[in-house]
Amino acid sequence: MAATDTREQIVEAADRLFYEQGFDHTSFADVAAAVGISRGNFYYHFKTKDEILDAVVAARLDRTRAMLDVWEHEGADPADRIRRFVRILIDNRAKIMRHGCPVGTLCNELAKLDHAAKNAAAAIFTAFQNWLAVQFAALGHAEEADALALHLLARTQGVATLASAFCDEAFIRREVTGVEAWLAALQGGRDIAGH
Amino acid sequence: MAATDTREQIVEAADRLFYEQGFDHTSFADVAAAVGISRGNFYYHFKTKDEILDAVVAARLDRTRAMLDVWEHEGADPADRIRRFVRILIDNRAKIMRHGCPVGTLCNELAKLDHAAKNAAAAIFTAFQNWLAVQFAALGHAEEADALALHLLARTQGVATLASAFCDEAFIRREVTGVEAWLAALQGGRDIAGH
DNA sequence: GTCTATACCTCGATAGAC
DNA sequence: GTCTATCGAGGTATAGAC
Repeated sequence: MAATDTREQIVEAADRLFYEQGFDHTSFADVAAAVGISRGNFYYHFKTKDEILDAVVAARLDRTRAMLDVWEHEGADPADRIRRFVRILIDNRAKIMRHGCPVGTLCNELAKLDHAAKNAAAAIFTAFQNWLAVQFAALGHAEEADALALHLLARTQGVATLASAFCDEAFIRREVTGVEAWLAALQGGRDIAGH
Repeated sequence: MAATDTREQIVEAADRLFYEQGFDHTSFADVAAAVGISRGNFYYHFKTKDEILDAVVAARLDRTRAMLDVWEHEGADPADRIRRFVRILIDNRAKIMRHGCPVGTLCNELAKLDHAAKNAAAAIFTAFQNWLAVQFAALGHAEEADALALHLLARTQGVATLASAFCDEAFIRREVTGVEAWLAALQGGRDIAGH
């Protein structure tokens, strides 16, 4: 098998397992078993576990940027684009209820481990924030665009955390409806108390 | 030393270390070193690591209930009591920026570990939710009290997650101000789009 | 490029002296 | 009630055959 193929399979399996089980709790044996290679073969592709983490984080960032690009082109208008972001919560509800948000939970774990890759993981949040800020600016909220983007990110993160703790799908739908109403009010230019 | 004293010290140290480093990543050696006892002595007080986790979760639940009781008596009115809850974010901002919310991050980790104590940890959220629901009901929102309580919990969780990812104190203060404005609008009975 | 074998460490947990 | 000594399992990482 070509080296790049195996490497990609390792990153793909590690990505999934880090999400489902956490980074620290996932061993080389777990990833090797998922890919179907031996542990020894691992070290031909990655010298340390941290290198795999770096590759996983980079892959997630790439995927995020690609997704945002699609939304940028397919979204009818800024409000529609923001709604696409919010609806990740519903589209991915099953996984979110089981494992939380891939970005949020990874940042949480890396913070506890005091891990060097923490900022790289947080950069995925930044990609979302910058993209959302562009949309909010286009909606006519240029000067508070960054704050609005971060606010929306926080709301979706909170939903993911509690949805995971309680496995409550109705809660997810209720909160998404609430965010959409908030967005509509923001778009309409009405006064939004505390965002 | 009396057995209860040592046991309490173990729970206290484990509580702190589980928060700072995570449950899975914290070893018996870490806790033993923090308490100043040998690893072997551990097993006189706790037979397994899961037993320590159970004790830590129970201690956190007790502490939460005691805190809510104090707020219940010291708070001038329901709105003031809710504000006390929200202000945990500011009072504990330093720790939150380093390690996130103790409840949210523990629930996240236990979900990934598929751990039996996950529901016990989520019960701490439920204690907050029930207490907040009482306050919202007293504000005249009886029929949506549970949803409002969960919504507020989610917002604070989201703030904790992003504050930890970015170590952004200004963001915490901004969001707390936003929640307080939302609360004031709710209290005034105005229409609140999507909560 | 992939394998087996293995070194070395830390983990949770146990046994038994004091 | 606390200690030291130790076990077996599983972790990361390495060496070397194929």
